[in-house]
Amino acid sequence: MEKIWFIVSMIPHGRVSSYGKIADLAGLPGRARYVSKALKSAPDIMALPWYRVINSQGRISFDEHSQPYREQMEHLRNEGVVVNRGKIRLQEYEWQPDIATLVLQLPF
DNA sequence: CAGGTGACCTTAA
DNA sequence: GTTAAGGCCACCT
Repeated sequence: MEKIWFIVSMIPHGRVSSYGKIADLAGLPGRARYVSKALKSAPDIMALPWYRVINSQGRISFDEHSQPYREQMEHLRNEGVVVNRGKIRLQEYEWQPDIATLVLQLPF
């Protein structure tokens, strides 16, 4: 799970990524659910920009009437990310990682 | 062993 | 633009 946490920590301020993309980057294609699990069990969630991870449809994956949902939306808006009707335009905010640079920073 | 459950994804309507 | 179904996998009953 360290790998997941590390990659999530690399998402820049004001950008977002998806569970599936993070899984791919971690070399675990098809394991989006594992990413959500990794976030849920992060030892120090406050140290991670967990709120920059959304689903592939550009939506926050918590129930829209829940507290976590409002919290995530607030964090994103604080970073300048526009959330319209619970949706985020991936075309504008999706993180485009430079794979080469990312690999060089991997602590494993 | 047989279901059920998720902070999910892709595809096909 | 939507939604629904099937796929997915680690865990828990």
